[in-house]
Amino acid sequence: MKQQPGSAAMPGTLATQDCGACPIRHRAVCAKCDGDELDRLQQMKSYRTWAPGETIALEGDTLPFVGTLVRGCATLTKSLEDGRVQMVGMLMPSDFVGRPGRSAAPYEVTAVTDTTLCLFERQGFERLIADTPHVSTRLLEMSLNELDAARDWMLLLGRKTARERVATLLGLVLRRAATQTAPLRAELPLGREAMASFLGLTIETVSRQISALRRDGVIEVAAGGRTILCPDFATLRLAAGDNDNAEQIFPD
Amino acid sequence: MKQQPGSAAMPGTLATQDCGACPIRHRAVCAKCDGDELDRLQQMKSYRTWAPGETIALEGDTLPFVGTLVRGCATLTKSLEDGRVQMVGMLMPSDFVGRPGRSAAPYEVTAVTDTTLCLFERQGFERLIADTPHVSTRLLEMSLNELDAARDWMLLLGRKTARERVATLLGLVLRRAATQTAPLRAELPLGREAMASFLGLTIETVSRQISALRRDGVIEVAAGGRTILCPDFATLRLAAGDNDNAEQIFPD
DNA sequence: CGCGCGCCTTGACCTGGATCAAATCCGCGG
DNA sequence: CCGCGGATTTGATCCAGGTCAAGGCGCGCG
Repeated sequence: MKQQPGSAAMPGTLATQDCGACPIRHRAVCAKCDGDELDRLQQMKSYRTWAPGETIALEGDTLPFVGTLVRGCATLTKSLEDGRVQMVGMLMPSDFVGRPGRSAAPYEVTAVTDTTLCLFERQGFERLIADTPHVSTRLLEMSLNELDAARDWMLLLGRKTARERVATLLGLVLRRAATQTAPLRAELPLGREAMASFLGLTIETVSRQISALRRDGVIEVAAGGRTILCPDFATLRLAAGDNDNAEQIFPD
Repeated sequence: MKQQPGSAAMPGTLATQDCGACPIRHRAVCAKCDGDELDRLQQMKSYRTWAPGETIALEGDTLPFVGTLVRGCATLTKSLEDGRVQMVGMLMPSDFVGRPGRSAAPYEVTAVTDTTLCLFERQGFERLIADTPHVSTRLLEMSLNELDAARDWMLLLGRKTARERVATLLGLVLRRAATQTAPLRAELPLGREAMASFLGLTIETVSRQISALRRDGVIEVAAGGRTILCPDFATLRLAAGDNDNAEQIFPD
């Protein structure tokens, strides 16, 4: 868990970018904004970058900001006093961080890769959503997607076997990375520890199940264990035990 | 699982009531509405009642309405094809049912007790939230509360022991029913099966853990097993394994 | 008042995943 | 090219909670 300075870790690239050119412009909380609203957002925004492993917010912290994840990947985790940890969410580009109307974070937010947030000072943002329905409506939409995803995950945590859990997670990552071409392939952003934390399992069990899925020909694993590919997605889907309803774990 | 007619199960009492006199007026989605907005809601609303055990919506159903639970108690459940079931939420008075912007229910909704909903035709409601920020803001607030609750539950399902899970649930029910007086007392709305479904356990394990908590003097159980009381809430809290952060499972 | 039917509880046993403990692999700096 | 440290895999064993199987208990009904 190396803690590097971070703020300057990824200099320049995204500094005070024009919203119009933002790669997630049409998926983030600002998706429905018109020109004027976008201007207003652009006025108040600022960027900040965190290095892998760095803490973006501690459980119970008071956050002076909310924002959108622009680049990278971060995890949300909750823990029990004795050290047991459960990941309760994952942030990917366009996901929203923080909660208007409450300043204390109910979970810890940690950067997995180099991560850049587009930040808005809380008070200003709250005023903004009070009078621009385009933002609050989009935020409602995104929150409901996350709620659905959280509930899908509750089913996984409450009822799925270890094999099904691992297959479900791999399926999600693969679908995300999908390039439409048959042998699906993806580089895992999460290490075994983070996967175990997400799945309510231990590292050892995750590793064993990945090995089992490989033995059974459901997936292939490249050297290093971080890249997986899947010759037949339907087989993986079957191993995940899902009913045919589309999964919603990573909301759009 | 007796399926009674239901629609006429609770005649009169709540039929087309005046919103101003509604017992949950200040907690539901209409909490922030002013007089005009309330009139508009009152125009479009209608009541409907379900009997215990009746299905309000099936997983995947298209719901023509959204609404607020006015009276009773209902469960949200998701299931796997082979019959495994996980409860993913519970609806209590003032909770909102359904999702503006999407018509298919992602889970099954079932009445636990006699349950009355205050219904709004979907299209009309969507138009309403598009131009009354008071409703959409409140709905966002409620959704974020539910999201927090879902994430607390993920921690429970992923990492807590059977004893901790049962203690957590009992603590929630007791706190809800709290009359401030020391020996907390509550009648469980949920039977053992529903509890097991909520907690990601089996009926037998729930029963055994309740017995164990009683043996250990953490709780007392009245004849019939449906009423529990707790001489010392701090002890129960301890058995639940929570850190001191207030739990949010049943959002306000 | 006794009977039957849902629940709930309890007991005996089994197993999936946790725990404890090595190996092995890999990227990296020297 | 070598050695080191962190991540991953694999093996051996344990145990919490699931499964299967009887009982109890309370309640409504004939």
